[in-house]
Amino acid sequence: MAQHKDNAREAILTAFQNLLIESRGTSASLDEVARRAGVTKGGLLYHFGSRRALEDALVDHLEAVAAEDFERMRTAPGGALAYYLPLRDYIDSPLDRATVSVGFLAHDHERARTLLAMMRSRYQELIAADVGDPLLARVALLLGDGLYYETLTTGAVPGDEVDIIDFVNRLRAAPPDAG
Amino acid sequence: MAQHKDNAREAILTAFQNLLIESRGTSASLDEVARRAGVTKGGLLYHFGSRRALEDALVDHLEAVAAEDFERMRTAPGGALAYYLPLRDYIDSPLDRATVSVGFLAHDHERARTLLAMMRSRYQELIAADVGDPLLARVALLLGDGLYYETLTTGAVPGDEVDIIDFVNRLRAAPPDAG
DNA sequence: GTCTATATTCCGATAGAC
DNA sequence: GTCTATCGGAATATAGAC
Repeated sequence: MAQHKDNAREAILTAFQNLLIESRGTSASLDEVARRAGVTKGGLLYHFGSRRALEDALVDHLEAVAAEDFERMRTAPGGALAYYLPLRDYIDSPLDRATVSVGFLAHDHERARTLLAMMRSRYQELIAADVGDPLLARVALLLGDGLYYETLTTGAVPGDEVDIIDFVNRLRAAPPDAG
Repeated sequence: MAQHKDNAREAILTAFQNLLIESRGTSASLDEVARRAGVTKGGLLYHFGSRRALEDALVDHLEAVAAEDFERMRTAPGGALAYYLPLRDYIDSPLDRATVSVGFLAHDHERARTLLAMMRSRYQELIAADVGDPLLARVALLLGDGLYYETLTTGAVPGDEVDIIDFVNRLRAAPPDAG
């Protein structure tokens, strides 16, 4: 019975997130967000005193969701790499939606930028601790970045993600000569 | 003496590109672009009848610059992969600036999106034709994307780019088993 | 060709009724 | 708590002077 409160807040925040994703950062005006959440702009601005406050709340949300994900990744049975790379499980997850939507705020929201950067370095740390070989960890992270970048720019989930994961796993078993 | 004409057009287009990059897609209003180019909004709208026309011209510019780059890459003495990977030569090049600026238009400009997608697949084809193994070509493309995504988000050129290139070259010499 | 002035639309925010 | 009404600012675009 703890979350019966602030239903309007959550509806507004969800509508904001969805609109940011669907419109690729445009058309997420307070009017549109309010309409989507089933309130008016006045009602929205009662819960979030300004657009900035609404954006801050979404960044807070991402921060919390990411912290949970770090903990799951750190304690994943198959290891951090096997947890990190499967993009298919990630795409459209609550963490993904929070990350992408905050990404659209980043250009004029410094805390959003620093949070996204912090998340990247945290993932790299966790993968490096799992894989051992720092270069392979770096390659795995960059491949994940590449897949993610591709998804961001094309708007479509790549179809060969499994092949990439398999490729990294083979490298892990038999790394190329260092000479 | 062929390009003494349309100096104002070029100044406007350059100002538009620079403003898009500097402001990460925001603050590139017609007023600002005109001010930066040393004309007024009226003057700008004489050369480009609408904002859309201005955006179209920038997309056209990228299309031309990219076509030149494809040809250079296709005929590069060291091969397509060696031409593609050195990020240091690419960062801040005319092609880079055109690509990044058009990227900021992409969210509400379909031709910009399709052009960027076409460029990606064209690079992948050229690398694949050079490398032979399609999966390795894909990995090389994704690593390049990853490095680029990193510079976009952190604002700094990665320090281990040479290690990544070396890693890919070793993979090329001795690919991991396909089993 | 380039300018000024203005019309129009949209967004964020405030004031105040209920 | 949620609504309506409205202000102020910014952006695209048009009209017309020079």
